[in-house]
Amino acid sequence: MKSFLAITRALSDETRVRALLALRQGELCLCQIISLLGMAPSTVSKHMDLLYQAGLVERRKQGKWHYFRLAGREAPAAAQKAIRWALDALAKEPLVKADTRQLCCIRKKNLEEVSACYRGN
Amino acid sequence: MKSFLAITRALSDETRVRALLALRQGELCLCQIISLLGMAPSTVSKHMDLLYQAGLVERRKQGKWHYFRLAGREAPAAAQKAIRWALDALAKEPLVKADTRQLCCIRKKNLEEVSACYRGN
DNA sequence: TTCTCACATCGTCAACTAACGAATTATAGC
DNA sequence: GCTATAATTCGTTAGTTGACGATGTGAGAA
Repeated sequence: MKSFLAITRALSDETRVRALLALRQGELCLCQIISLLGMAPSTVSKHMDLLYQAGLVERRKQGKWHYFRLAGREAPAAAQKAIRWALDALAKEPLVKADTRQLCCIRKKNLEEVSACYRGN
Repeated sequence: MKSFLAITRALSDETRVRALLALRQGELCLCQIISLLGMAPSTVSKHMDLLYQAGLVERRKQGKWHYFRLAGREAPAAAQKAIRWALDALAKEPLVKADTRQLCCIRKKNLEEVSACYRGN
């Protein structure tokens, strides 16, 4: 029950859902997600931690960059099903599609360039 | 997105999840759900309304009794999938199984008897 | 070692939520 | 109509959540 509620709670916020869906085309660095959402780094970091605690995303540290990706086959079945359900239910959502377009631009830049944007430089 | 968040939000509370799962063996009167959960009628009524607004349950009025059941085939696909996911993920949950046992007793009583219990008579 | 920068953690505040009891509405029975 | 009762609505309160900026941490660069 606890893990189920962690998942539903994680999915009950629009910002977190957008972040989760943003990962459907592959791994992203936190700075890319920050750039996409246009929110304070501390806020996005906390959201990603909640998704991680719920088992919906996996994380990987490489130097100073922190990467996130959707939970894979080794994740609990409930989490995998939740991801598939969310992807299926929201694929056609305008906001999600807009995010996908914006991500195309973000992916083309290098990470220093991306993080420089919200640092104010 | 709005309807998706309504569903995840509805499922992000243990009380509502218990109420939803309680319906998996068929329709229940609100007073039976109140009796199961042991909460104030106004509280349970609000929870059921939230589940209803999310499209997860359907309601039916018969005289002074209000019945609830799981959303059926005419409900949005996202809601149906959410219900199946929740049922699947939580069928073995101890709390849910305990509720199922208690419901057997509750179903045997007539509704006046059930509601008299939490009315204090 | 020291600096820089990506990210996490902490403290704070406003907004939201779940719980309750009291008051209200609606329906059955007299 | 009047009473009893099932359920809803309203108001209050305590606890939770999401947002931010400030501060702390850890890794690469100088």
